[in-house]
Amino acid sequence: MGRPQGFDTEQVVRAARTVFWRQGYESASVPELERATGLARSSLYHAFGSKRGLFDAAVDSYLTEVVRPRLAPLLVEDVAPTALHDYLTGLRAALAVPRSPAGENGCLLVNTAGSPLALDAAVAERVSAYRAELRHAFARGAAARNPAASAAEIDRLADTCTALVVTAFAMTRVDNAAALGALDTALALVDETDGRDGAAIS
Amino acid sequence: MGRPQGFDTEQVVRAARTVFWRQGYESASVPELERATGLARSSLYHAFGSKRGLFDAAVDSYLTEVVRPRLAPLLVEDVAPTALHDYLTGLRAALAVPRSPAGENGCLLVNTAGSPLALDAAVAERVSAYRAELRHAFARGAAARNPAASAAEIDRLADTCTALVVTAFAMTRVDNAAALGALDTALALVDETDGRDGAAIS
DNA sequence: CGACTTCTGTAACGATCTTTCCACTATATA
DNA sequence: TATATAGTGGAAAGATCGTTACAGAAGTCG
Repeated sequence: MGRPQGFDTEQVVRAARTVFWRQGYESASVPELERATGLARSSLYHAFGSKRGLFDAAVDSYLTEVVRPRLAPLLVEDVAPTALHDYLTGLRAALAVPRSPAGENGCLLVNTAGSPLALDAAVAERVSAYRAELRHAFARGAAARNPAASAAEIDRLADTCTALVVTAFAMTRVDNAAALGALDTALALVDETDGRDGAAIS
Repeated sequence: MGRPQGFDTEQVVRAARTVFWRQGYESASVPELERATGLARSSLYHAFGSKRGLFDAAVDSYLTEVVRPRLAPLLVEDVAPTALHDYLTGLRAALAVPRSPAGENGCLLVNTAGSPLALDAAVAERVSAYRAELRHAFARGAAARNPAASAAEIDRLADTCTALVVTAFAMTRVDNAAALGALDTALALVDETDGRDGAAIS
């Protein structure tokens, strides 16, 4: 019954995601979203209801296609001791690529946190949950890295790692070198031999 | 000669600053700036040339009235050993106030870093310089706190402190508790007895 | 007091924004 | 093949944006 959809939803959302990533929600205009997706307004509104609906879909896509694949090794049952180190190295490499979305624009959700859209409770909740997801993953990686460390020490390392990563995301647009520096500091913290409780692995 | 200005420029800029702080540059409308400042468009454009000119003035005001007074104790010739601790405590208290500008909106410049306006080179430079200013001040505070520490250790503490503060600013709008937690972690790092090189003071 | 300079308010301009409406087309089922 | 369903495209509505032009009010100096 009826004509089937003529476009790939995931691909359209991916294209919109890129626009929101670079421009932010408020400054991403519908004509620009039309151009990026190749769809007319009518189709976009028919499929997603509103610009906001498309943005929500873009955030979903961002989490499942960008954030979580990178976080996955930190969330498996037996986390590798080097998993956190590897995460940071991979992220650093991604941010270092000159014209990549991440290097140029940081993180869609971190950027959203500082935007007026963050005054929306639903959006705030999503960003907050994202940060918690990051922190949880880092804590698991830190625990795998230093099995002998106390819970308080794991928490502290997870907090600082989260902060260094968030700062890298927040700053890469205005100072890519500073962002890379933050990740280098995170790597140094993760790799350092703990003077009291643990021992260096790699 | 001629009629003197009928309003206090600093006060007008301060009012505009609050609007930009909460709404961001792009979402702060001229009618809203009129309402907040009590001036008509004509006067605003006459005095500041453009919305962007008013924003630049607001950033100046933000740096001199909000940022630098708080940073000042870290930049005097003989920095007190507790200066960094005091800075973090004061900032924490400011972010904890429920309806304060800082607690509600974080930092004008951090928010700007993730906005489309950050693609403007001049704006990016200002935000980058702001981050460097923070980091420099924190390094001085860290050195005063742990005089025996190596330069590398000072650098690392300054980096992590900067990241924790930036993250607190970036996240307070969506998760005030997480922001306060980041500052608590920074306080713990600053106050901890260094296992190798230094000794606790406070 | 008069002339000059500057500030202020109203109005409007042109552009752009998100959203909606309606006719058209294309596909799948009966 | 006929009919129903749903995707698509063009146009326009309604609102708001930043900016500018112009006329009048207000204060200072000669």
